Amino acid sequence: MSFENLNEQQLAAVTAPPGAVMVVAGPGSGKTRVLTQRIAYLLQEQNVAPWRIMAVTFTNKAAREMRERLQHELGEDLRGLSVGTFHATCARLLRREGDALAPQYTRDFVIFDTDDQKSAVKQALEDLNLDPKKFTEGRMSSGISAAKNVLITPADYQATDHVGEVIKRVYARYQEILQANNAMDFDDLLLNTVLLLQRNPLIAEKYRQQYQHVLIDEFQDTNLTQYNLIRRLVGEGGNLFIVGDTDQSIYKWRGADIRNLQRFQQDYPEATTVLLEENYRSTQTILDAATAVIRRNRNRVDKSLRAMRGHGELLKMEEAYNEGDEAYRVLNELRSLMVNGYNAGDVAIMYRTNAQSRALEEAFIRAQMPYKLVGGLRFYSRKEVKDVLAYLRVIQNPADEFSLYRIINVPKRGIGAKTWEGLRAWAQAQGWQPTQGLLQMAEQTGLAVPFSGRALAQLMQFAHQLRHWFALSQRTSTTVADLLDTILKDIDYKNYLGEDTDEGAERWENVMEFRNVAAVADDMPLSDFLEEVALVADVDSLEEGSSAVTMLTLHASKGLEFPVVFLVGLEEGILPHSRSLQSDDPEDLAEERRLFYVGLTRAKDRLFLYHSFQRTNWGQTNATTPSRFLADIPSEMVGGLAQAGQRRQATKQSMSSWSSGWNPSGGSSGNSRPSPVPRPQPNQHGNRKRKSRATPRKRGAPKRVFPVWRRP
DNA sequence: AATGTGTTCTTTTTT
DNA sequence: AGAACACATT
Repeated sequence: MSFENLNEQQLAAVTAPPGAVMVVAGPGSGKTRVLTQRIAYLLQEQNVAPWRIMAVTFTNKAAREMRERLQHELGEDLRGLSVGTFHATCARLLRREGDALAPQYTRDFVIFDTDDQKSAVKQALEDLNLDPKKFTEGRMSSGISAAKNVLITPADYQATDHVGEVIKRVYARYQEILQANNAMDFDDLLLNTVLLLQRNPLIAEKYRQQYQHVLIDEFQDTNLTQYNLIRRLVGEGGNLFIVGDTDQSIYKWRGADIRNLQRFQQDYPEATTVLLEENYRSTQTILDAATAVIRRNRNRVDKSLRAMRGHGELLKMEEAYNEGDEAYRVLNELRSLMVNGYNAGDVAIMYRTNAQSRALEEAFIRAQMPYKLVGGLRFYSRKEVKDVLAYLRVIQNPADEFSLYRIINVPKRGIGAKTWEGLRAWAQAQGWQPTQGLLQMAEQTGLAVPFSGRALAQLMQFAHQLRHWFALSQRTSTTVADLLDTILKDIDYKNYLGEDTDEGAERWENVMEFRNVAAVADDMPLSDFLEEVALVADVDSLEEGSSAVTMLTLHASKGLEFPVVFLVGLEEGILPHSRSLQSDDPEDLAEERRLFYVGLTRAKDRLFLYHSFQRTNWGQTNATTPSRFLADIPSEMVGGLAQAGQRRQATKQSMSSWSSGWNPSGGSSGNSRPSPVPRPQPNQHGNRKRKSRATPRKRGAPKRVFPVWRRP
């Protein structure tokens, strides 16, 4: 591998001497390349063995790409090279050291997703006889998560007020429930890894010895627990290579702590620092606009981003009438871009909240324009997929009561709430978990059980099925897909979904997609498969080179780039989000600005900025104010205004065929900009027309990104 | 136990 | 506006 194509700064980072290295990397400065080349440099020039390197990326996609690139460029055996997200890395370590997890956990533990988490918190509230109205699941969950992010266990939790006291108790009970189910939530993966290393100095020493080089991407978005983990793995004089950009820190709400940077500087005062300021992604115009926006933040170190490309085109800024019109304008702009040689795959539409995708999707479906949606209703959180997944999870981990509860009456077996409670109580009295109880019923013919009649017969049948699946899964020749096929056939799931309805057919399609994912992971043990499924992020499945527009949140856009970017919904209350405006912490508003900055800097060539005059939220239509951030973009970088009138004229014809657009009667002077036009009042009856949607949103729009997991 | 009706909350952002 | 949930009815 040659390092000739690197600029001076990049080369300095890649070939930095051992010890601690901090790379401050502005957007588009080639930080992923630097990270990859650094690993290549270690492997090739420093003769470091692959298994001595651990790299932590922000997404699985980034990890996959990094590994592929290394494989491609080096052609070496990379076995043992650890590349993955914090969560995946921790999960792997925890399983490897499964014995040290006892007695709370076995290495077969499952990962609880957000839905499971919710159920568990509710269970905890119920167990503690707390009023779920007063102490909401959401508040409890975020309190628990916040504690885990700063390495606080229930025992360490210091409550300062009433709510804190309750959170402490719920947290404690919640952990008991998770442990009883042999389950960890996302935060636990990190927390438990730290605890494991803390409690087992020998294991900690083993890994510290093994991983001589640790590299961390997106360091600005690590939390305290993650920093602690890094410290345990790296130690005082170790080799730690971090890459980050404080201007792109957008995960404070998830516990990311910018002070980790100060901690790093304190812990590694001798660290080499490299600044990457040359930008290879965007035009100077885009960069200048972004810089003007981010400069308004206080307490930041200014960077001068130099574009290595020309000035490019001006930004375009437009006001739409409402979200439907906004989507319509995006579509029109998109069409003209495509006429001018752009591919739909070059284009991304970004927004602050997932809910905003809806208006866009409707317009795109109506226009029959393909798109792929990142996030939103996640594939793995669809009912049918969750059902099937729950079957596998029970087989993997019989302790998982939540999954058993989910499937015991799906498809309908006539096992209702009463029978379920009966089973639980009876099993508990025998010292079993419910699944164990069922298996015992299937095995011991004369077992005395408190059921009779229909309930007994149904339970028995289900118990025998379970036993059969367990036996099947024990055989090494059984693949996950085999197991899945057997289960689907045994429960006649296709029939349950209803083949003859559109909805049923679509759901079944999703199940089959899921089966495909399982089939790809052919020789993978069930536990690994379930882990992969639990840890895939929405962006992970984003394929390049497809000919569909990508729709995604600003958060999900981090680390990505597109030739053309549309930013929509740039209004007060959306971006910046109303929550940040209500907050008394000015950092929240600063983070919203950074989020906008991230969005702006995703664009390579063209940038389109939209806001709407009015917007409908929660069924309420309100007038809006353009985002304060828009005013920070110098007007000489914006060229959209002058062309707006002209463009609208061209689009007016097709508007009449667009049934659910805004009613043109509201603004008969369609040639002018919307602003001077007499604006219909929000409550005017003309607006009510929107009630009848031309195309009701079809469940599960067809172009959703499908998270196909691929082996590295 | 399954189905129907009314009420309440939701929307920040995600591994 | 829609989903999720609690409660009531078949």
